[in-house]
Amino acid sequence: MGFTKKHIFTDQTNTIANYTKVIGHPARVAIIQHISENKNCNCNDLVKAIGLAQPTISQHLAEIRKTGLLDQKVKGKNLYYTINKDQLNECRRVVNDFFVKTQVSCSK
Amino acid sequence: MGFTKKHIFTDQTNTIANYTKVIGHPARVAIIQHISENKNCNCNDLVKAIGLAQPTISQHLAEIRKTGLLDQKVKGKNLYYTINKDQLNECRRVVNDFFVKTQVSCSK
DNA sequence: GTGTAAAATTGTAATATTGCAATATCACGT
DNA sequence: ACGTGATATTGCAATATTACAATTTTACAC
Repeated sequence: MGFTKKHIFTDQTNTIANYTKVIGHPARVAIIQHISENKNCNCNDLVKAIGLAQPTISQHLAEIRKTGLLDQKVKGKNLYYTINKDQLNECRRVVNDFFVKTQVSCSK
Repeated sequence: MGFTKKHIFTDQTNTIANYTKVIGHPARVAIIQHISENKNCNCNDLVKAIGLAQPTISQHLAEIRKTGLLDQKVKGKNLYYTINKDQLNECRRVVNDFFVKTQVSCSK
């Protein structure tokens, strides 16, 4: 097959998997960290800092954007990225909930 | 290409990505939750509960096992899975650290 | 030994992901 | 308008992932 059978899982389960999947690649972890540590960080900065080609970084940025974790601000020909703190918090909440529920139920 | 260039990232970054990648598939989320909620849960139970074929469940179990999140106990021809609480806690710590650091640094 | 049940492994097809070169787009400065 | 710099998009090759049928392995019961 090759594709994930998302329809057999609950929305909650798919939501957890969607969030963690985005963080499930080192390039995306590094991108999120670099953006959070550097105000006024654009695509070119990420290319230099991380060491992947520009189209590759751009592609990973698109993946992260899909989950709402990124805001962007246009300034001339530059595009500056920042982390959407609300969405990051929501993401953290969802993932943490998964851990808490799992820990609680396996300690009964 | 198709493969991830892990060597250009730090161990810390790869560790975060490795843990989140395992949780980045709904079947594995469901498997972890089902095992934690049901003592004495074997492969067959998971097949029935989740609705994927036995080899597929077995494959996902192997992925989860790789990260040390599973313990197994043989009883006759049955193989019962439980969550390794220490490793689950370590996983939670690593992922939570990522969120905390990101939140702190993007609030400066 | 024979039969049976549970789970892993093997093999395979379909799809997804990763990464990059080439190109396109867009906004600015001149 | 023209060149330039920044980023997105397209197209493509290589690899990884997902899923399952068929088979094998293992351990029990008889």
